[in-house]
Amino acid sequence: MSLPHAILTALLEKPSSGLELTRRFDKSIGYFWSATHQQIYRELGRLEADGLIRALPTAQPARGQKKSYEVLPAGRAELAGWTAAARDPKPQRDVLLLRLRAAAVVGTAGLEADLRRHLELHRRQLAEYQEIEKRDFPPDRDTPQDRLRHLVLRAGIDLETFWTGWLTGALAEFAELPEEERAGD
Amino acid sequence: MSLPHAILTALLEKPSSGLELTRRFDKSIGYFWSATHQQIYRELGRLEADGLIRALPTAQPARGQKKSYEVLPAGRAELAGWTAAARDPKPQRDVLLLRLRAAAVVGTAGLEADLRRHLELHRRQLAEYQEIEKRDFPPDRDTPQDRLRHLVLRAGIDLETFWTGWLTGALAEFAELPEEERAGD
DNA sequence: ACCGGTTGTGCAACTAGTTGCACAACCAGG
DNA sequence: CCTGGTTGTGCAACTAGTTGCACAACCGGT
Repeated sequence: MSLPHAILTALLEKPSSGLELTRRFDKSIGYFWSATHQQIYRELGRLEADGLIRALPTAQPARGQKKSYEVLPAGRAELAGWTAAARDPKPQRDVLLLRLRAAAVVGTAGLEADLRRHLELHRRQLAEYQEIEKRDFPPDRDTPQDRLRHLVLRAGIDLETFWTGWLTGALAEFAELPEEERAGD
Repeated sequence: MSLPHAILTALLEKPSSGLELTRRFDKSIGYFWSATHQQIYRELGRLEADGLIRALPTAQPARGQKKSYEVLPAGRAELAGWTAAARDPKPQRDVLLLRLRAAAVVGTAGLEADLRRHLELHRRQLAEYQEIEKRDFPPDRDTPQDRLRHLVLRAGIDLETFWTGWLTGALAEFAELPEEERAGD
């Protein structure tokens, strides 16, 4: 039940249409909660039906026309409640680690190349985050909102840093494995 | 499509019954791929129907009786193929970061306590991993399988280390926020 | 005026994981 | 012996996210 709250957060930051939300999910919000435009439209419909948001009256709601939404007080209350509610961390689930464990049994053939690819992807993502940090969080601007958002970005940066480091180490380990192991047994 | 492959890996390491698998998922495997017993039984049924595993002939298959499975050659081949196949990292999705972002808009009331709780949980998990590392990976034992499994455990340890560090920093940041901000707006 | 790409919105079907419950066998204690 | 907890297996319904497709409007060039 997180997507509706991600949308509420985004709409509170700035009222938007479905497509605008989609774009924003592809950027900042999607960095820790991705969603496709189909999900977003469906959820907008539900949120409107539930009375948590409403279409801005200025736009005419014809098909193929932009329709912007804003959050109603009930929506803000719902979001505040959701944010404050205690919630257990979701159980860990990482395919790459699972594949590595499988590789310990069936051999590492083919896996190494994909590890390299992942390393490259994480490097790129890390660079992008660092770019954003430099642009959006200069040392002087320092409102509470900024500090909280910066904290979120730092998590992204640190996680990508972790993955690039770990993948580098994993590849080094692979390089030292005996040949027959790498081919699979 | 990862659960069946997690099960294949586990069964290759050691043929097991549904309940034994469940226990192993609660321990080592569950550290990066958790599953309930219901999921596991369902998946065992499918894997057997697909001819990737079979019930060990020694056990009689009565209800309430242990029924152990072993991996067939087709299963091993499937797993090897799956392990080697390139696969994009799944899009990031973290509720806690989303809540923090929401808190930047609706206020941090209530969130801080849960952050503390998460910190405690991650500390515990980290300690548990470090215990496992000390027990299962002494410096001398050093087969290729060990090294790969150790790599997986290192990822777990480093991730928990990251979270404890990040949460500590986040809580420090919270402590510095002005009072009216923390109450919510 | 017509055509093809882009913008914007949306439905429907599918997949994977979660939750709730059921039920047989076995084992210990009254 | 029978009762109540534990072990072991499993079905069914639900939830959330993904994939594939459709279709209207608008905009540029020909």
